[in-house]
Amino acid sequence: MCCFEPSVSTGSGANRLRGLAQPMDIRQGRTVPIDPAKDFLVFVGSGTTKLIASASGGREQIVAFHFSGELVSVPVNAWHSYRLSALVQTEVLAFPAEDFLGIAVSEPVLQAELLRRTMTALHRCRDKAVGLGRKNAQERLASFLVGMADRIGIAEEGSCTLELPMSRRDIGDSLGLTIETVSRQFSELRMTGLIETSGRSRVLLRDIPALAERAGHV
Amino acid sequence: MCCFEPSVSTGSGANRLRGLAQPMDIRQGRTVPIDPAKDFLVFVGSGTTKLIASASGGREQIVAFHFSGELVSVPVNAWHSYRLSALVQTEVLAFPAEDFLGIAVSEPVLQAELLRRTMTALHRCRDKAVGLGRKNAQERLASFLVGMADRIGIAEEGSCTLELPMSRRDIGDSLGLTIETVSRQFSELRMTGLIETSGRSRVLLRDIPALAERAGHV
DNA sequence: ACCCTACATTGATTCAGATCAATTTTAGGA
DNA sequence: TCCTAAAATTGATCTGAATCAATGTAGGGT
Repeated sequence: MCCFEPSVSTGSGANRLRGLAQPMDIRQGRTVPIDPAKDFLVFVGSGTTKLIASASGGREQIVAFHFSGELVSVPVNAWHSYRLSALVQTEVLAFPAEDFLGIAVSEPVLQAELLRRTMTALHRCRDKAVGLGRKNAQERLASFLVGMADRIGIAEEGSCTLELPMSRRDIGDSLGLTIETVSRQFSELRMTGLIETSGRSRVLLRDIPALAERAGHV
Repeated sequence: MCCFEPSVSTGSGANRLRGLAQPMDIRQGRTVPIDPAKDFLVFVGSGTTKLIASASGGREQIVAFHFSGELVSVPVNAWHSYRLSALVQTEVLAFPAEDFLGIAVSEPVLQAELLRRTMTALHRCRDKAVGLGRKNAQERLASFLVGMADRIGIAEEGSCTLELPMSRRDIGDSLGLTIETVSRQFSELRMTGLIETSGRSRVLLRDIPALAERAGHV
């Protein structure tokens, strides 16, 4: 597994961390099994996950996607119930948050990295909140595509190729839309010439600045 | 001013922090003037602020409210443009984020506190995203009231009094709704007997568990 | 105590996206 | 290669909140 320690920690803290979590293999579509009595910090060694919040009435909102090498905070004491689910075969390390933070206090570099990542997550979440609160379907999808391009896109001259690991339903659950609306907006962007698609998952972004414009980014 | 140091820092770091920021008095309705070239961490010494994100077309989304003693991260390199505005006369300390974090690395306790607060902000932001993405107007307002009760409510036997420092427009901008819809939902909750209001800002929550239920919390 | 202006409420109508309802396409397995 | 179930697309209709339009009210200033 792609290892957590090299990127964020050195020295004895690394050994102490290793004792806190067993590496786990999560199959596609399965939920990371964590003790529902405490918060967790989950490191995604390889693969892709989605963090899902459930509200009453079976409604689900995907709060974030995570790619290999990223760290997710999975809270338990919140208004909604959260779970982490694998979009593809995924390897994770799940640390009880309390224990992890306890070790981090005595490892300033590890703690600084954790803080940096948490701030990035916060800033992403805020940008997402703006989309959910104030943008229409087209802007939300454009914003999603630009964001994904930034994280997992393969840049080419003037354009960018995406291999999306998530379904239309996942995209809808992430953008607060239905699959039908997501599909219609894909068609719309395709007709405008801003994107091309092939199969279920490949998307070619032909003009990222124009998409960002369409996304309402300032 | 209520001081930052006692709560989160001791020793020499406190002195170094003091050198980074001048205390500022922000009048009601004014924006905290910060250098738009870098991220900031703003400590709210007294008063109340809102963090506003602007998307294109003059649309605004309030991403969070902050009360006295709280710390806000104001990012500059994001998809939307953020600013921090005072709801009432407010005293703040604005630290350039880079400098603050630089000092924090050598002050594990300060850094740990900063991390704890950032995680709280992230968890709040996620719960907000669920509301914006998947809840109807009534659930959003109920959720807002329960959340405010938690932060600034004055508990009584079985009920709770709120003195809201924000206008209906602010509430709408926070919940992704218009003032008219917010007003209608206040009336609705009033008629159901779940709340009572007096004047523009006082709200009495008569049954918080019922409101939480109405809010779709699980 | 009285204005006067912002703010809030209430009602009528419109519209973007949800919902309902068929197809059509995709990609993995026989 | 064909077959099939799941996923995606497209179309018709419905609905909750936005928008447009008055009207009512609170509370600071004189």
